[in-house]
Amino acid sequence: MVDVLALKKLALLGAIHAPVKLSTLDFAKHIQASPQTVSRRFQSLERKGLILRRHMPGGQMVSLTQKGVDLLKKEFSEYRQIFEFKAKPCRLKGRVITGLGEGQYYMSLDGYVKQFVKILGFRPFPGTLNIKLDEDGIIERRKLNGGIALHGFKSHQRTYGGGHVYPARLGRIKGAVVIPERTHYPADVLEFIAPINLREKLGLKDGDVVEVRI
Amino acid sequence: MVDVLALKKLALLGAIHAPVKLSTLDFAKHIQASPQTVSRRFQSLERKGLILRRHMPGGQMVSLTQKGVDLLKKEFSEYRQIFEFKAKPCRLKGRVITGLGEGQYYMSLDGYVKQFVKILGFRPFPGTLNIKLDEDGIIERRKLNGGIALHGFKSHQRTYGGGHVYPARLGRIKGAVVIPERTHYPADVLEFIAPINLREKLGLKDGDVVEVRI
DNA sequence: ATTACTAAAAGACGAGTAA
DNA sequence: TTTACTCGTCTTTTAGTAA
Repeated sequence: MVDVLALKKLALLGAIHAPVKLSTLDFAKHIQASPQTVSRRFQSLERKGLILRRHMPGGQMVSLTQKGVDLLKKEFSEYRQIFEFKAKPCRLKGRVITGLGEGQYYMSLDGYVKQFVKILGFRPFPGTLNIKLDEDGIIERRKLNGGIALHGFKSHQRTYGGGHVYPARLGRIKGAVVIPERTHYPADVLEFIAPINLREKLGLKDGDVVEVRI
Repeated sequence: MVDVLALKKLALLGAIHAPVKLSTLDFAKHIQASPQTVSRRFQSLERKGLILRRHMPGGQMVSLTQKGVDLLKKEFSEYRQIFEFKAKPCRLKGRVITGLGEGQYYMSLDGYVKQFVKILGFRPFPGTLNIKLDEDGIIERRKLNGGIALHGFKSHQRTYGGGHVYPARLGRIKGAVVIPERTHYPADVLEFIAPINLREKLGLKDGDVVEVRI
């Protein structure tokens, strides 16, 4: 939990570019802790594959692994999202359609559900609301960026693809748009997820016009 | 310690722009903790003046204070330092001179020393090595940026100014350049600090040519 | 529903110490 | 000098519960 703060400090000391020579006491002063804590923290970071260490007389050479760099990049991108995100409330309009029922299947997979809970803070209803976008919506959809990564995974000899999640609202319902990264996915359909059954709760049926705000 | 991570999450949820309605359970899912922990963390953030809260039926409105935003900005700038820092090893040459002895005085003030320890990871020797820069050095000095902020403070009815610190090396000695932000400070003198007495350790005397690498 | 208290469990910390 | 172990203490967490 607090490892990321130590990792950031290591990066600031240059361990992101090249191995840096540090003793536990050196680094202890930087993070204002005891050498014992540093020893433990180095072990923890190493166990998690975030740093590499090589012991030397008088200290150790410490460098970040790719995984460590990636973790910091993720943090960095979150801060960019906070400070560089221009308030451009994107609105996508379209009509409710019936999908192939895939959504229901995917939304029941634990590999996805866990990520949704982490990203969105709610457990999505097992099913997606499919929205056929109007012309403007198709254009807007393509412009979407800054979404939160949804990672693919393997299970039972099958591979499940990743994508991006955009917290959004449909009316006053908080939910999210899911954009799979499958290359040949139709660009005119939007999949919206929410903690509840939207069709039931909002009394939606095919052909109804809805607006999603991202 | 871990409050900053919760604060970041709150900012991502929009609390940096406007109050966001959250229950402890909602936020617990976001940070993967229990509602009890959220309750405590909200209290902690509030006590530290990082957030404002207003209780509502079904949750509470949470927003960041200016202090909270500032803390995140500081984090953000550290990440920028990691990822956007161009490797441009700056070299400044000059001759050792004797200062007015101010350095020794300032370097003995606890208000500065604590910051140096935190920033640099060592307790500086109480005294600065003053270096009169050559022409190129003066130009290079002006270009310096991305230093780590050294905050001013008040003590005994006096105000002590802030500045910037640039980790640097003199030969193989790790130390730092300190640039006070006093407006009329001579632009041709560099103050170098280190954990040791440089004059003694390196046998330096006035007029000796040295090179500082930032 | 909430929030937040208490109490018990879990985890992190630094002092002491061995290698 | 190092690193990293054990161990006692302090801190943080969650479960249970009251308001």
